[in-house]
Amino acid sequence: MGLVASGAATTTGVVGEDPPSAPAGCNYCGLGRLCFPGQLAGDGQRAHGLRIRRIRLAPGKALYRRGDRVESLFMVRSGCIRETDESHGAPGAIIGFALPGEMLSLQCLAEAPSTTSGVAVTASHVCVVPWESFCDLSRESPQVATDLVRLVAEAAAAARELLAMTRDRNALGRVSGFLLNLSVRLQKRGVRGREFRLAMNRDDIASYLGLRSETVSRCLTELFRRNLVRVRAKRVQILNPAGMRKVYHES
Amino acid sequence: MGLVASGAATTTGVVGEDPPSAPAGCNYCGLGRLCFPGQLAGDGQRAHGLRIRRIRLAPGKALYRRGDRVESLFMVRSGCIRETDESHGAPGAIIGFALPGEMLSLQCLAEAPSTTSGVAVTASHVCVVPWESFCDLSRESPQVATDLVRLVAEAAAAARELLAMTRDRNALGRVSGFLLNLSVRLQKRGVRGREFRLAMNRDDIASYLGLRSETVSRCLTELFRRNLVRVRAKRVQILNPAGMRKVYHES
DNA sequence: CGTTGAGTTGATGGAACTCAAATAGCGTGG
DNA sequence: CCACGCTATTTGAGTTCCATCAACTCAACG
Repeated sequence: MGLVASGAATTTGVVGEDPPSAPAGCNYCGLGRLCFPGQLAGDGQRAHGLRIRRIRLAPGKALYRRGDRVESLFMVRSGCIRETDESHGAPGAIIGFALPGEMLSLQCLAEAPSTTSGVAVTASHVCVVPWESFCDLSRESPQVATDLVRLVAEAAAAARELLAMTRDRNALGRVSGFLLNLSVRLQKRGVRGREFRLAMNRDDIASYLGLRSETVSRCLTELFRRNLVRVRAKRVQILNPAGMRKVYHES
Repeated sequence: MGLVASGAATTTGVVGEDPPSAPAGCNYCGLGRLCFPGQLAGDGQRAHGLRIRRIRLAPGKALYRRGDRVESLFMVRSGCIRETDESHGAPGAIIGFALPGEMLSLQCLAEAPSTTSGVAVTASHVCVVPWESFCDLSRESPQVATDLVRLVAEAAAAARELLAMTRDRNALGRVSGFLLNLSVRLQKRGVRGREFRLAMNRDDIASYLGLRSETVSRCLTELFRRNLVRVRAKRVQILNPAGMRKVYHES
């Protein structure tokens, strides 16, 4: 159970480390103006910015684990991290997938030792921002504190959205919602949202949606039968977004 | 759609208003040290405290509604407020029940017009704390900002807990978990947790858990058959908490 | 004493799970 | 490039759990 970030200690699973140099991929990062190095590099404000470290993760390797005292915010630069609930010991269900430009571990602010694990679904690059860094920054500008509250509140809203997806909808609606959600998030970061590649396998999707992989599979073929999507292995093509939304809302 | 708090305007449903005087019931309030009038009354720090207003709600009346620009934090002093998701127009499913000492509307920080409504299940007393008040306070003490982030993070954790309850467990497990959860929350605020009165009806419980009222009813009788609880209408008596936890975890 | 509404119980069907088998991808080595 | 083996995914058949609809109980109230 390694201590994460804050010092030189690295978690198991870290493959390599990049120097905090090229800001490529920062354009759509969710931190926005909070991350001075990304947004204001060259403006001379760097000294006041967040202290950021970058790490690379091989697929299946953990970014952080249940029990770790997570003292950093993680930002996905590339790849995909899946967050699993392990509050009841054994590796439980998947709580979320963090895509490029998105954040993890915001909820760890509430719980001293983390009750979740973050594992790379595919090879991933991640920015590590120590919480301490935020605190320093917020002392200088109260705006930062407000932004942080908003970020956490958005994380809570995401949890509520997943709740609505799984508690109130049937299998077909959940799968539709999942694909639509992925589509929107990819578009938000500047990636084409109509045709993309699933980072995760059917079991991951099933766990996330509270279904079985067989059911996910059946739903995908049903959506194909209705000419709403085309799926081949991990390649997804959304043919009729409006139809998908209809399926989602009417479930 | 009335603007909530912050001014003299009151939401529909407000029955009466108490002067902010007696701090009875503040002892177990979730705001803790954030609420100076409650915690430090008489210490001379009152001037630096939060500006608080109290309101009374008749059962079925709204504290705030979908579309309102909620600009305050609500603290339940007595009674029970149910929060319903209405992001898709019509009155949707129940997201949570706020019991005495607990908070609502934390998630409204993320969304300008609220996507949820807060309605009194039973006659209730509520403290209203303008967000502005928090901002003022956090300018003076950076500790307040950190506390606020923690509060929001805890709200997110609660959403995740409900998710785990409904997505990953069967009907019997959900009902067990619900009763155990109520029990723990009541105890936390100093109320006996083994024997209590349900504020909400079967339909509310069902909506919250993603079930039907008939199923909730069947589960309650099943738990009674196993000698784990005794239920008569709204009176609940938990006979065997360990057994209940077993049912919950094994579902 | 009849009415009303909440809650319980019973009977039935459908959606999703389970287990099992077939098929499709995909990397590896010949 | 193709055959091979491995895994992921799809498809099929039977079962389970919960929703649905309907009847019934019970307590409160006029």
